[in-house]
Amino acid sequence: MSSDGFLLPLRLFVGFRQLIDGVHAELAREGHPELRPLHGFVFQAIGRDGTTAVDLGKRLGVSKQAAGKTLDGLERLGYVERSTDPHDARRKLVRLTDRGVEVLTRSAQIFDELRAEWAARIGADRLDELERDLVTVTGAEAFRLDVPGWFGG
Amino acid sequence: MSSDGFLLPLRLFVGFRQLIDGVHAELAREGHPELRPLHGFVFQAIGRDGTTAVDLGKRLGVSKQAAGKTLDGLERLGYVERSTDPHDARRKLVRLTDRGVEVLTRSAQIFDELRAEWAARIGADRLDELERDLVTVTGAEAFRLDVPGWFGG
DNA sequence: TAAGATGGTCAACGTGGTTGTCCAAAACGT
DNA sequence: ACGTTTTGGACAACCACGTTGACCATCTTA
Repeated sequence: MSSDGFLLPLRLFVGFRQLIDGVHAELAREGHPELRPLHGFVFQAIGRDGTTAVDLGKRLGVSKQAAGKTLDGLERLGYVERSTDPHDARRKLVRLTDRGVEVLTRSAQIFDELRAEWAARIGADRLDELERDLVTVTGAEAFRLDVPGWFGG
Repeated sequence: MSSDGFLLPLRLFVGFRQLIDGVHAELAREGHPELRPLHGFVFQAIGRDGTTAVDLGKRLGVSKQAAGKTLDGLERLGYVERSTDPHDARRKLVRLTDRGVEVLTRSAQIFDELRAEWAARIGADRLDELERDLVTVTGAEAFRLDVPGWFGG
């Protein structure tokens, strides 16, 4: 029956990867070749309001240390900046720089474009259905950022 | 306008991850707690006929060294064994052990079961459609094993 | 005020991937 | 046949990311 059970996860992943690669190929073309798939999710988790390393770790399902390290990299690349919280000397607020916000904005646009391409290929209604079915099946589950460690380590 | 473009990749990934986690949770219960998501794909790439490190690397889209390292780990865990090729003293044939074949077999069964659960939830026809649409959109693309490096590194 | 919780950083370690280098064995070409 | 590639494997160095454990400064709370 139906099809081989191996196919489903494979196809889901290939779809995921193509979208992510599509966005990063375009971002690279627009002057952000250093960004990795990982970073896009970090940007989104930081959001326009900013966060702290601990909070970021919680949102992404990794340790505060791991979140801190990723932030270090992003800071070095100029996408993020840290400042001390005037109300709490322990906290360091993390904010996207203008460059960071730009990436966030462009990513959203490019994802929308890619989605539109998919819609053009299989039909907008089918794509909506696909997405809806996926939500039905997977439920409300948060995205975990520990992909490298999860998959391999 | 339909939905947020961010949702699509997220949902695809969550679906992928749930299936993979489902399989590995069950495998862990059945005596294979050391296996990582990565390994499942390696098992499948090795197949019942076996391969070599170089060939495995090609199939999975990683360097022969990376493939070799992964094989080292699997060998240490007793899922794989190497033997010299009688016709070519350079080659080392890699084969699944009985334990390895067992995992491969069970994985396929569990994937089928999980797929059946999905079918029960959204309908078998919808799931078939979903899979078909995914194939239409993503085309015939091979799975790359370099997920850790791809995502994060 | 003393005790506890919280935010951040450093260090050590493990896994995975990459490139570069080397060697032995097979394949090839003249 | 013999010298020259090519090929399979292994080793080393290096980078990215994840984890846990420890430590300190600061805020909270009893």
